[in-house]
Amino acid sequence: MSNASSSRRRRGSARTTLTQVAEAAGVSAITVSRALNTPERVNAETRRHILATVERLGYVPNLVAGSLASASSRFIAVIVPSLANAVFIEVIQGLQETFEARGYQILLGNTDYDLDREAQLVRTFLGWSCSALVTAGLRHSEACHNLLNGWDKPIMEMMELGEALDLNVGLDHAAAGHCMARHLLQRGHRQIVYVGGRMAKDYRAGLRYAGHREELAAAGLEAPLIDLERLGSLEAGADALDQVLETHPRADAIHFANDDLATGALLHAQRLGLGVPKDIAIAGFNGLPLGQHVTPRLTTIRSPRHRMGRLAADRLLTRLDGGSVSVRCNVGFSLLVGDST
Amino acid sequence: MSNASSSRRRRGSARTTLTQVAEAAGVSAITVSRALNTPERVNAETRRHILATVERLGYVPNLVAGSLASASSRFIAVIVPSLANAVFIEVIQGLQETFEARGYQILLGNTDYDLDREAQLVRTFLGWSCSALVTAGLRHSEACHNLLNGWDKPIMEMMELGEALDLNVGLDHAAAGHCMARHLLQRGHRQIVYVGGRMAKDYRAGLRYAGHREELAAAGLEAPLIDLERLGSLEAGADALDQVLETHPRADAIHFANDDLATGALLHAQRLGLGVPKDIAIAGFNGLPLGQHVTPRLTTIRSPRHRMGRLAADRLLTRLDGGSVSVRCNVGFSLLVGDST
DNA sequence: CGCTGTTATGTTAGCGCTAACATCCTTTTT
DNA sequence: AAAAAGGATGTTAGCGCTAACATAACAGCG
Repeated sequence: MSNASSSRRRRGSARTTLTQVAEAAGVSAITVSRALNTPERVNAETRRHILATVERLGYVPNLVAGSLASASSRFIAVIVPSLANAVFIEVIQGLQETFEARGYQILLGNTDYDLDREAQLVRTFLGWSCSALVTAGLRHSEACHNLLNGWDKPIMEMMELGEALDLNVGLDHAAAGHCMARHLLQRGHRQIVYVGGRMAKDYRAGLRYAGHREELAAAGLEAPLIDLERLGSLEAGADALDQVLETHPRADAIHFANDDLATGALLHAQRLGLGVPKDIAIAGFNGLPLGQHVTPRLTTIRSPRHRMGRLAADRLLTRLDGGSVSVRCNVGFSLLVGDST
Repeated sequence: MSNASSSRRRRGSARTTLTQVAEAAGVSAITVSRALNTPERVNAETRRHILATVERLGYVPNLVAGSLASASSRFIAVIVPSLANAVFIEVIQGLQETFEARGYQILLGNTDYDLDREAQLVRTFLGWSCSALVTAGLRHSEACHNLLNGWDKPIMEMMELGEALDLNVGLDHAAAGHCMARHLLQRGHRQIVYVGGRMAKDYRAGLRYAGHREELAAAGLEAPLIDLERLGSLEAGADALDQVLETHPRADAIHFANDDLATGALLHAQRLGLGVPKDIAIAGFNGLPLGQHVTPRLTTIRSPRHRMGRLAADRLLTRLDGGSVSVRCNVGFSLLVGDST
């Protein structure tokens, strides 16, 4: 039950070891090891006998020892900037499903959008002899680069596309920004404000804004920007709407960096009695279910988050199995036209 | 002859080891180990010199080897039933913040509400010599019980209260069910339908239903139950509303097992032009931000999820530091009266 | 002056497992 | 029939680190 037992054994735990199983089964340690890890290399009868002994003694393999001896753990390091964002959760789920089915364990790290923390996490994860590393984004600190460059295992950079260290699965954020801006222009909006949150850190929102701005520039329009101090949340979105109404009273559309902000603004507009899109159009990014359940339905861009996770995991597994995969994979996105624009 | 590195490297990686750092610094391996792990036990000057050498050689400690030698990793196993539910994400965040600040790494497992998968995960995590284990819920498979009973490290069971293996932080779900039912009765509702999702698996929803039913029984009322095949989602909530309207046309209130379902129903009622709470009252459970941003605001019960995570982590850390903590901790809940009832 | 206590460092012996090589059969090939 | 190939199991030697004990040097003390 609790950690009460304070025996004075010199080292080691009371747990059954592989050697004890071997003795009990009347075989050598390596045979037990093989029966558990590469069963096809052991005679069927011997195997059955060993597994029965394992069961009888309640043996739980010491994975730490195994990893040390084989110089590789079945860990996959996964580093994301935030857990508060449903987007990363879905990517993680995609990764997890695929990896767990193949016996890999995910080691999750959260950088809170801080590149130094990322380097720190990478350091720790390398120390665990992970089989591969997955991280969100292509931007890293110099320390992080140094650590990763000297590493000999697969690295997957996700979410965006570009010059990667190794493998890369993601989508083109600038193109997504272009796409939504074009849509808003087509709908006749001309005073379009872009609203993001902590964009110095969430630089992918910045990439989308760059696309948005180019599109507006091509139409001879300004692209005012509001950069909130908070990341996405319904509350921040509601506040942002107030701010836009005050600072850009002639705005006819708001292009939000994510669906949380957009939906928060949309629900707040409802409370204020503002017509959406009649008085002001609202657009988001991500394609979260929430946006599709409010009235009017949110116009947004859907990214295949879950699929991105699965794809990334599949490619890493292929690589780990010795296969070769193409370096870059564009998962694309789709414009989801709702009634809010 | 030092044929050590001349022949093909038999084992091991190209990475710098602690012994190499020790040689380069002109001290013994254990001194380097101490300089890194218990710096106060090493002379300040020696320490500085060693750390400089570590830096110069780009040494990254092999945590696997350290864990094997010390028979304990700085891993905390965390097992939750789902990542799709914001509730668990927030609990995890609370745990993570607290543990990471103290140098522990979370090892996350997802059971998908399957007790056999839980046992499987526990097995794996024990194999990693975790320092402690956190799991959601008090119900486990027999295999899981056996594994945990023979374990000598702290165990924390979260979310609900009751007979625990070791430590327990949570809230009283039956009381929460009572509380909301009482509120609905006070508001004059009499035909109250309870709607949950996969309640055989999400048995805490069942505990709340039991409280709900008792409260209604005390008022001489029936407590019809609808158990959906899906867990919480906005879409499932919308469908559930349709189902209630069809099968219980005289219902005047719906008590949902979670906010996702409740909000989905609420938004759907809006689309259908139904008045909430005039035509039908809607109540949820969790107190997610979403419910507080829709109109009418959702009546729900708020659980201190983030705090639950922090509290659990704090208690485990106290335990790990050799301190003693009380076994049970009730974090409570609060009724959040909105405009939907 | 020896005694004890303290601080700083070193020596030894594993932790529990698996890679690599070795051995001993049985089967297949030539 | 001898040689080669393959299958099953064993022996040896670590993986890289740290617990436990050992040593040394020095301060404080009666």
